[in-house]
Amino acid sequence: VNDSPSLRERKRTRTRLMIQAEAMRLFAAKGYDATTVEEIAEAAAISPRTFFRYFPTKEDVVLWDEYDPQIGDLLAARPAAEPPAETLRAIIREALGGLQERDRDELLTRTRLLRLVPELRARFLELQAEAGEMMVSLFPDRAECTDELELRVTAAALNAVVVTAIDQWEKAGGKGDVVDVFEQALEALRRAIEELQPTSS
Amino acid sequence: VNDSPSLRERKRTRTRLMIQAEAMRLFAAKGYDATTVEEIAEAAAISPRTFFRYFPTKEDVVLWDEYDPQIGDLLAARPAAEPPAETLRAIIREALGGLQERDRDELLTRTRLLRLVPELRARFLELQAEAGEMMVSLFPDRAECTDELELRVTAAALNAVVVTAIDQWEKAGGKGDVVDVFEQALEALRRAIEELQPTSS
Amino acid sequence: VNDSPSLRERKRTRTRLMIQAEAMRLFAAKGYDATTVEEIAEAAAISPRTFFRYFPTKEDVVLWDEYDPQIGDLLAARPAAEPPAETLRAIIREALGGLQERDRDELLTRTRLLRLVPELRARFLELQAEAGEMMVSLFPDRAECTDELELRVTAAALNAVVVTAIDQWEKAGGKGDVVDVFEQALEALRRAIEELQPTSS
Amino acid sequence: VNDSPSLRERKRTRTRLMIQAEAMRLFAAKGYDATTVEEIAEAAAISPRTFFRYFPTKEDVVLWDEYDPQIGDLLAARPAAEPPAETLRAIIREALGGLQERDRDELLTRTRLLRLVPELRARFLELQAEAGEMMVSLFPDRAECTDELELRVTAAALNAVVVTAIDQWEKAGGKGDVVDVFEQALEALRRAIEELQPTSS
DNA sequence: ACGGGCGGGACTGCCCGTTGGT
DNA sequence: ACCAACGGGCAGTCCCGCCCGT
Repeated sequence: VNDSPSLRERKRTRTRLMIQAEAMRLFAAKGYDATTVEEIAEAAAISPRTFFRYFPTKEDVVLWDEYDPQIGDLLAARPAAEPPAETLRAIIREALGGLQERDRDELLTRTRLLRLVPELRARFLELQAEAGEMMVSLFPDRAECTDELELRVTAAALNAVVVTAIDQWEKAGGKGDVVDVFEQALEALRRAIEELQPTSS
Repeated sequence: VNDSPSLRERKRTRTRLMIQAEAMRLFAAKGYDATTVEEIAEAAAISPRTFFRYFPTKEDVVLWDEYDPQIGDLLAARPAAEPPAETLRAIIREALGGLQERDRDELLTRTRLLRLVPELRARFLELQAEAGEMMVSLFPDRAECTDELELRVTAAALNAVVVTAIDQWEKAGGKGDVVDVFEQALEALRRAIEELQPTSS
Repeated sequence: VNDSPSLRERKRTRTRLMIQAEAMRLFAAKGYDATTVEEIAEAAAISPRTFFRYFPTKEDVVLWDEYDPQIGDLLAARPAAEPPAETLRAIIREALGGLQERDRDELLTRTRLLRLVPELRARFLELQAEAGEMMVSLFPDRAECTDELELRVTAAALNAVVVTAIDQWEKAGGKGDVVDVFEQALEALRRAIEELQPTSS
Repeated sequence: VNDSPSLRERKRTRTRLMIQAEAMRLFAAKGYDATTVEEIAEAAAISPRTFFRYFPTKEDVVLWDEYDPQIGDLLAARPAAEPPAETLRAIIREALGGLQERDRDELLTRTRLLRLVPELRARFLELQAEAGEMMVSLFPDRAECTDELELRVTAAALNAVVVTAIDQWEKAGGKGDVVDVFEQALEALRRAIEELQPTSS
């Protein structure tokens, strides 16, 4: 809504990025668990206390993304008449594409950590689910709100598709376009679901 | 191989159940975060050190389920010719139904914690994903292995469906049959997915 | 460089001394092993966590000495032309004398612990050796650096002499002057060494 | 005294050697601190509890030497008329030479650990000192017991010489004969000591 | 805002005493 | 009689919260 990020805000973001960069460097060098917050703070030339002012937890250094807050805007930009599944797909495509274009290597490194460090994976899955919840909560404002269950399950499933796609993409070395992998995964899911016998119960 | 759980093993399981019961009682009374491991240990009349011998982390007290290891057996019991999605659906139905029958209230309490305490939710989502991975890794032994991506995305999506179903069921007060909610959610997802325009790319 | 120990530093030192005093009291009363860090912390009215901020290990409570850092100054105060062995002897005499004058009883108590508790004795010997290393590393800046081996072996041997002297002094009840015992021990060593047949090999 | 090491004893020694070998392999691979007793036990196919039946502490795996108990015999083999310093020198030469001949690489590896891991170094220095004490306590049985102080300080100083010699030898890559380095160090010490001005006090 | 001090809770590793199974 | 498995205790580390002074 307010797109002039007050000077203060910009400076905060720069510091955050700096801390994040130092942290990722250390994680890559020594591993996530073996790197203490104190070391990150020292590398970033701040006090440990200040670290926690910028990131609520150590995990968030890996999870935080400068462009995350923009998904709200993406949602607002979609036509209201569109069926929710389509809207979600479009948003995911844009968000994913943006991530990939901005810094492919960075994305790969982060994804690697998210796949291999259990605590990070756990928080990541939860963050994704939360993002889904948030989008669901924004939908009712739109015209034809289908029933809540359908909305939720769709968001959850599409989330699962993105995560699967990113994982596969990263495991294959990050070659090709993530968005393509996402679409393939979605298509594969459609096939699998259609095969299901109609519910008897 | 040895299905007579060797006296020792049985005793361990009993202790584990006892600790879990005491812990859940305290969590219900004072909340998860406000309950320390030391208190749980005291309530269970063991030393804090011993607590960690039975549960690697405090979170696992909530997550652990006596019947979890049985899903492998469920998978083995399905016909090999069945399409994976159908197999997964069947296994989920059985596991979910079992949970619900054994102790409905216990399930409700746990689900409540899993929904409301972020760290538990995170770990829960990861556990589910892991279980999915495990099942995926068991499939290739079966006859017609469709491509890996389809398998993975199906498992992930069905996982998302269960989680959504359980959440909705719990939010509605746990009335009715979870398995039914699951089937409704699955049906809703099928509808939403079918609506999607065929991938253009 | 900055010899005004910045208010902050002074307060830290006072706290450290207070903790040390409480700890020594408890050690004297119940023995070293039978005293837990938790008890020390309670006696000092701090949290166990804070204890470890002031002393990296429980052992260090006994080992740490307020005046340790000064040995560097003592070394700097010696004439550069002096042979190393003489310099070391002089420094040891001053340090030892200082210890003894400041608080004879305290020194006796600590020495007793250092002799009787194996883990403390081990760490003590290592600390002494480290101090020797440190002084060796400062010598090369001086004029005629004799070969490294001679420097090291001299430092190590003089260290051994101090330790022996302190032990004997303490075992004899701490009567008399430690520095005298040190000189006697040194003299005794000189006699013993001179008796050795010249190396044939 | 009893030189037929009962069958049982021999078996114990073999097990000990096996455990030690596995441990050293792991230490070399992952570092001393990063290797847990549990891992060692697993590698040696024993229970953690059994590990402690063979070695009182984790440190002792590195410190223990199959031939350590023999120094008593070495002492007994020396002529009683010999001055103590000479006796000690001879014993050290033999013990050191034996170590070096039996397995040079093993000695190097262990020495490296003893130099670099502080807790090991500490315990090592203490063990050496203890060995010295033991020898001192055996001397009085001999003819002309010079005064105790001289005996102790000599043992302590010669200990310091061995440790210094081994360190230097290892730092130089273990080339040449340790015993030679020991003799050089001893000679260097003699020179340094003789230079000292006669005690004035 | 930042830094620093302090507290507290989760968790691990070493080590020991005991007990039950073989 | 041995030995594994179990339970317990203590030291020590890390994350992260709060409060204070600047």
